[in-house]
Amino acid sequence: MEISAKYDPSQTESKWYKYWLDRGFFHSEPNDKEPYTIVIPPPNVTGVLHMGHMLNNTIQDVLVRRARMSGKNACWVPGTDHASIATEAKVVAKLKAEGIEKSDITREEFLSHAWEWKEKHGGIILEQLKKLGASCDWERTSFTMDPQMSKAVINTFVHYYKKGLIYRGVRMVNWDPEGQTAVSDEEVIHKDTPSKLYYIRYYISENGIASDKFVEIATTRPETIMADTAVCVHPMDERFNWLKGKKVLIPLINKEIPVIEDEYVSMDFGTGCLKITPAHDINDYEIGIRHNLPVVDILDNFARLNEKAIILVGEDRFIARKRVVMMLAESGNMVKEEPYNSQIGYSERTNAVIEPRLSLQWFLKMDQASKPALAYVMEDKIKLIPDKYRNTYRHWMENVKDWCISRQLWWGQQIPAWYLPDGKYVVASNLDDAHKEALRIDSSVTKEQLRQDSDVLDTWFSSWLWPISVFDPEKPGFPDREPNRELSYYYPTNDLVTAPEILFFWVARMVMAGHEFCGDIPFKNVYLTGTVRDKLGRKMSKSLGNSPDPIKLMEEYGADGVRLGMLLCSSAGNDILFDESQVEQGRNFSNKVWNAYRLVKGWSIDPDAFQPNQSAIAVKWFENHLSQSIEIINDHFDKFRLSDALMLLYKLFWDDFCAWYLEIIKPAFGKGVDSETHKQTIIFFDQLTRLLHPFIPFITEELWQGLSKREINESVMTAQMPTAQLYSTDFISSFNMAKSAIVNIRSIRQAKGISPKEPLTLFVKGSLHEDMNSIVCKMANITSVMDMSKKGDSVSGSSFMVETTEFFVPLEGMVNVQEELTKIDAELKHLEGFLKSVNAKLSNEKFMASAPEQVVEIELKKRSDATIKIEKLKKLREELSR
RNA sequence: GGGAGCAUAGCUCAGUUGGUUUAGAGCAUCUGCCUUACAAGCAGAGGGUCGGGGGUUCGAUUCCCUCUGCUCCCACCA
Repeated sequence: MEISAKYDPSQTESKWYKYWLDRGFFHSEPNDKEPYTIVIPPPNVTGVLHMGHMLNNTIQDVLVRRARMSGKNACWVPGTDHASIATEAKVVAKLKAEGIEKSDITREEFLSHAWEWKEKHGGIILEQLKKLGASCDWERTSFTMDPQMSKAVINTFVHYYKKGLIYRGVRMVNWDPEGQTAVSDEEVIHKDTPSKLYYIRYYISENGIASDKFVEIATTRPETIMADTAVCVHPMDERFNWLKGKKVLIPLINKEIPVIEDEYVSMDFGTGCLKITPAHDINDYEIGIRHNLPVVDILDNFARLNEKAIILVGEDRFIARKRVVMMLAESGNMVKEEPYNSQIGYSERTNAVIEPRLSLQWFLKMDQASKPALAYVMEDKIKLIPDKYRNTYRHWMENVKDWCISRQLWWGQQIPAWYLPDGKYVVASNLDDAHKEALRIDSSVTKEQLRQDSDVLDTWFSSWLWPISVFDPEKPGFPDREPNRELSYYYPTNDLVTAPEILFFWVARMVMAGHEFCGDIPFKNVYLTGTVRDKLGRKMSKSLGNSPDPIKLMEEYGADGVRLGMLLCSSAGNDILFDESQVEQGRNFSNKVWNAYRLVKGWSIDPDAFQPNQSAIAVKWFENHLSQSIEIINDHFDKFRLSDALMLLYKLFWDDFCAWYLEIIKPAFGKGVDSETHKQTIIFFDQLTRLLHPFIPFITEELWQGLSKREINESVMTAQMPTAQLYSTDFISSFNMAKSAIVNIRSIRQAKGISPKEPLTLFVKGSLHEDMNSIVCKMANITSVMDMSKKGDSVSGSSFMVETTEFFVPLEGMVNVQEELTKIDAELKHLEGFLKSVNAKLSNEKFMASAPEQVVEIELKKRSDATIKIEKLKKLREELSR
């Protein structure tokens, strides 16, 4: 059958994915084998595949496929995250487009819309992962809002509440006026934002009437002056001695507020006088507590001014700012404004400017939980790769603050707290239990009177249970309960592959939950990928439009090509600057593999042919070289150096197997290949496809199936990964000398314009093993290799040295003596410089005294080699110039 | 403002406890080839005073200090 000269991934990829899927190769059940487990970082249920997912999931797939082929019971658990705020925002937007306001429908109605949306869009990203070749155990697909997963979340909440670690309190939280919810500190992104510093004049009050004296304060938020409850100076600031104990009037509303003293104020910033707005600034809030100041909250949920502002009621905060500035100017209270850059917090999800706001929220105490979680990493029980993240991790864990776990949303697990009519509350995992608890407080309360807290839990409060709850949803919340069979088999998982951005959001919290409920780490290694950027180093984003569509890329270059292209240039923790030329390189490699297959399959076997000497040598070399390479690859994998392992395989296949091995054993045109060589070649090819399979699963399956006759239901993905055998480094270096000689001869041909088709002879003096002669003859088109002594006096030719072995290629009438001399002189100069530096070391007494023996030996060898080479070159030079 | 990291060939990166022939790879570049597996290819070649300066050492790309330039994280001095 004719095989196409170009590999066409579209002919193979979906076929083999279906083959694997149909035979249940991705599925894992606990058995006697050693488990190898990865849980996927669950992507947002409504998300679509982006380049970051491609990188992240390719890495996971490589690890899982390799583990599976190494005899482990590999299990990769997929799933999605309900992503409360992101999904809710999308559903709200979708309803709005249909003319439905969230405020006009009930919670139940909203949730049914949300589930509908989830059913429609929820599977997309997982389907896209299949195109990439992800060998997830799809039968285990989980969703963080599956009923049993939600139950685990509720039990967890009840557990921590009973333990006294969950509390409810009024705190300054990050309010997202667009998302209409509180968000955690980690979900706030501070960006340097140009704004203005306004200097405003507050007149001193004399019995409520403005005097002619005043004080200036500086603020970036003039719209909040109506919420001021004091003006503050530093107690040591003598400039304001006259002011202390006085009262001032808030401009525009003429409200009298006291002047207080607090060391928080910096004397050298602004005017040294600070307005205190406890409701709208975290520091002011704390000062307010110290000085017993009232809190005046002038903003509503939408960050519009409310009636407490007295003026501009109903205006948005930013419009109010402009208007207040104008009004202050008119009233003569505005002294000046200067440009000022400040760090403004933005919501990660909605990009709205975060409003610090006092509200009643649920919190989880973190100080105790963080300690063991920190210890696991510091004691290397959990390895972070690369380990530079240990510092970052420690810093965060040592400064962790209580976790605000309530969100004012509907999409998520509703907080299991029920309020009694008098405002007291009970926490229980369901209404019945809550009622029992409530009866203890009020024996007359009915079930119907209980009202559940309307907030839901932060999404991370469910995903931090992920490595536990995907196996045993009954376990979270019950540290003492025996783990089920699945959990005790698969947990702790092996590797977690994720982005450094969520090291704290997610990774650290999984460690805490793992410790709390299982008394053990959730995973052994955390591989942190870099961020995928464009080639200018910019983050990929929708607004820049610099993100390629992964699906289109896979259609154009093949999933294998994309996987390879991404992985070639991505070491752990390093950002990858993505360029389409990389996937092109990936595709080219697929094509190379394809064509090697075409060549080998095109050969006919000649049963009568003897194995030529060069083929026997090539087989022996490749056997040795392959074992050595496998050893290095294993080492790379042990250290999570995936791109190094891949690069080595890339060269092993392209250069060593194709350019050297196959070229050596290639039979003459029209001739068949002997059966011994053919047999060995198929074995090598088979081993190479297995080694390559974790990286490029589709094409390796396609070729592996065709290499030999396979049993029904056989697959390269369930075949054994080749292991290293004993090998001889001496033999490998002896072969390498032949390779160097060949390259030198080809180089001479190129320099002299001699066609590869024109045969040459070669003279050798030194240690080229005679077994290698046949290799040199075939690869450099040499008719015979002779001892230098047979050369005679002729100097018409070109010489070169490999290590200390001399080679000479006679080139009658083609040699320019001057050119040869120049070449030799250049090499002599280099060698003499080298020798000089070596001699300098060896004649240095301190070096001889303190350098290790080995190092001295190496230097001595360097000296003797260089000396021999110089002697030989000088002799050659003499002969030539005669 | 505090902390961490990075700086090696045109580009992307290796360089494993300081010594392995006076720095390696892939891509890109240049030269010659349509050689009957592959032009998405073959063969060959060029290219770096390891960011600047100082120090420790017999010896520094590797360790220390400093400067410069980037990156990231944490931090709400209005």
